[in-house]
Amino acid sequence: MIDSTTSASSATKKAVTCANCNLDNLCIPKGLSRSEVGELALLVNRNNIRQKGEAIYHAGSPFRGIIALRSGSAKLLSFDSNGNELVVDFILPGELLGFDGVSSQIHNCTAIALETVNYCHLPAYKIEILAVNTPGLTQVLMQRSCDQFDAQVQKMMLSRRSAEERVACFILHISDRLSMRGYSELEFRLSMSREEIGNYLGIAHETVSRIIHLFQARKLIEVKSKQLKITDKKGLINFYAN
Amino acid sequence: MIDSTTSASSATKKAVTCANCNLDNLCIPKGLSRSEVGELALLVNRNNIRQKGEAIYHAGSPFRGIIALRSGSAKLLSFDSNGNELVVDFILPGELLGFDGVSSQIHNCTAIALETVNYCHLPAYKIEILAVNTPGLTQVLMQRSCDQFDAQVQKMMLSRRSAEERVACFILHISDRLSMRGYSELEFRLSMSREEIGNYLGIAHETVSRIIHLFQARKLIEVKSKQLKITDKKGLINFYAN
DNA sequence: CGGCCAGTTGAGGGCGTTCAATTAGGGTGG
DNA sequence: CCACCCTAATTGAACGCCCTCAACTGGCCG
Repeated sequence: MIDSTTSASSATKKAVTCANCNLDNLCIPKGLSRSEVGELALLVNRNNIRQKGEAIYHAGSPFRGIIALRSGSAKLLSFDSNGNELVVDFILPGELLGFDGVSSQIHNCTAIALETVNYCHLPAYKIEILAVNTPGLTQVLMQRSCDQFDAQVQKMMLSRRSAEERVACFILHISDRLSMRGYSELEFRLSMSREEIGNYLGIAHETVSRIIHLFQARKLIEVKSKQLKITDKKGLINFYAN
Repeated sequence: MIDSTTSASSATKKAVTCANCNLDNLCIPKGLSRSEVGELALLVNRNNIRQKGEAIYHAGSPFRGIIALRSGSAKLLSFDSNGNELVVDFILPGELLGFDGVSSQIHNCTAIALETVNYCHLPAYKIEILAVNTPGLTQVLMQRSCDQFDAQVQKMMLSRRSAEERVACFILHISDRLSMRGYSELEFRLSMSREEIGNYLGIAHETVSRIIHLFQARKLIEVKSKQLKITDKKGLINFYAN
């Protein structure tokens, strides 16, 4: 019904579709009825792959639709008038991207894979088709786009805090987002470089290094290259919440 | 057809409705067909008034719908865990607000009038009704909410720049937004305090004062209390674009 | 006229940047 | 499998921007 297999059962193993995707509580389908999800599944392009460093879309290219990361992570970049990169956001598995192209129908950000990614793609023209038959979708998309707004407010909060507080908050934020989709909340891999973290947080990459070192000295975390382990979550929280 | 007057003409003077509102190129109706605007007009609550300092909505209150400022300006506030105010945005006449409540259906920001404001209100439950009959509305709202995303990216850019660049950019940005809706782009009133500007830009209010003074000394602007006149726009632009 | 708050102006100190040097890590070819 | 290279990450030292604290001025309103 939906995939290369002939079975129409939603329990089919090999055919990954919206109905049996393990991201269904995080992705667009959350909040949709079963029949609406079915309709959505018909229109989604699945199994798009990009290798590390490759672009998912470029700033200046036409908006083609909303994208859901199934695995791997990515960074969202903008560029200032001098061509300097600004890391706008990191996108983790199960999260959506593409909203930077909705308003003007031209992307003003570039999305780059930080590691091999597999993503689903809901084409723009199909969104309109869907909107007619599935009123729920409109609201879900609206919610997701406004999620971004909430996230940006949080980000503004950070810009008012010290470098140490920013890094603590960054680590905890990544932890929360990963645990929400079933990964370990205390031990994970930071797929982005110190440079990219610093760019994102608005501090120099040397400062990121120094602070990570400091956190280790205080027994809050353990770091080995990109692998990170939170050993004192409360300590980290107290660090920026006081 | 739409208001208390009997005339159906869009040239009617006293009855302000979406069809003859001077904001129609900026507000929600932009991009909608004539009949869609008519339908919208039926559902909008007009002529809501708030005095300076009064709240349009509070953080924590349920989302009631999207609001369009017809006149006056407002500030959008968030609060950190210590209760400190963070100025998230300023809203000028013709601009929309309320998106901070869409995602969770609870506002996470507070909107306060900076001077007497008159606004229109599109109730949330009517948005759903409209979405069925006027597919264009969905897209327009989606666009507007994603506009906010674009704006936040611009804001992040600013946080990477010096205090002087931030103030220059702030002045030019307000100028642009005002000129877009027919006000003078070179001479206008800053309805917000130095404190609020500083809070918004992430710098101390003393720094705002100093920089405004500096810009005057360099003949870029003329300031008298809250009244501001741009005397060398190119100079201001060069100031942050180089 | 007095009080109050917004705005201005000055001085000093701190946090994070910048510049520079060194070490570690990851990928490639011999 | 190791030598090599190149980039990422770390660490150190000094400067500078902006914050903080403090005093003063100006405008508005009772």
